[in-house]
Amino acid sequence: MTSIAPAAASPEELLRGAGLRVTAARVAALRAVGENQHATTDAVLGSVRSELGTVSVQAVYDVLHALTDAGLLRRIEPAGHPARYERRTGDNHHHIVCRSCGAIGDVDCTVGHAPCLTPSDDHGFVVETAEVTYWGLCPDCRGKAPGADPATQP
Amino acid sequence: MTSIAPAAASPEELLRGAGLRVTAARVAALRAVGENQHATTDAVLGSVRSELGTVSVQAVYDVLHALTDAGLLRRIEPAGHPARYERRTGDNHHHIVCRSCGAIGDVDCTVGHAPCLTPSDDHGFVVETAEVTYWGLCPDCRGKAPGADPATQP
DNA sequence: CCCTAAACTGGAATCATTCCAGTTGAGTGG
DNA sequence: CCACTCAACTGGAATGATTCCAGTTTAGGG
Repeated sequence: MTSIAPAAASPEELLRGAGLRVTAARVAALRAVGENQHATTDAVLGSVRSELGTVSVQAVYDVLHALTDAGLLRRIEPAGHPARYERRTGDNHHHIVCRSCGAIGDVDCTVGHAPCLTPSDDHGFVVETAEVTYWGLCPDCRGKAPGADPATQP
Repeated sequence: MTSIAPAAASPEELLRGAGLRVTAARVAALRAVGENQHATTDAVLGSVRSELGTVSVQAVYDVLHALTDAGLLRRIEPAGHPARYERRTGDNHHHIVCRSCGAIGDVDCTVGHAPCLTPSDDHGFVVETAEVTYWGLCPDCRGKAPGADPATQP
């Protein structure tokens, strides 16, 4: 019925739909994250520059903030790693992060919906969101990781 | 029966028990975190300095790392806020963080033990731990926070 | 009491991110 | 179709948390 945001809307449509100005930097950044989910700011910067030529660092930070605020991107900030961005927004999914290289995978909560998302004691806080982060080693880092059990390897 | 780590062991005992050298900086840092749970590095630095006089920034970072590695402290790193440390280790409890001031409260998982701590899809990762972070506003920040619903207030 | 590795000092460096002041350009209204 | 205005972008400096480094001190075993 409604068609506010078609499944595969173009970057331009997404931006207009969110009430944002359409600029080359924003279109490029949106596409960059679409092609490389969980991209770092640096990766987006590289991608945007390879498409547009000279783009300032600040512009990319501004763009990513604007897109995040508008709900077109979601920012992920794993402890000890630079921020990353993804296009999957709205649904409450979680992330699995590699301790070694910072690689990220999406994880849907097993238990249907928000199992432990209501704290037992909220200390008077107004709880807005809950996020679950799984920490481990990605397939690439498993073999070469220091401290890994040698017996585990072939 | 066993008494490897008595409930209220002194800082010195804790350090020896963990196989660490007993130094003034470590004792002071351990006490500082004990008296001020969820203390920031900066808070620990201030506390240690007020007790010992001149102590280098590096020393406090070293001490906190050593104590964390030894399992005497647990480090908490909320996105966008400096790291904090607590004495409660071993048990898998979670945290509620104030978006505004970074204040932290402890939260035991409601659902007994580790409900959503097994990801539905691990992407080939070896999962080591899962952490849950609740985001919200602490009682202090609730009133003065920007963007708060005015109708909610008395 | 002496010796050595571990811990500490203090200053410089790094990394992600933000601040700032001036310039450019998207989109609106004439 | 053009002019105008505010949001967006530029580039360089600044910030804040943390780490690196080379030299000095000290805990604690021998």
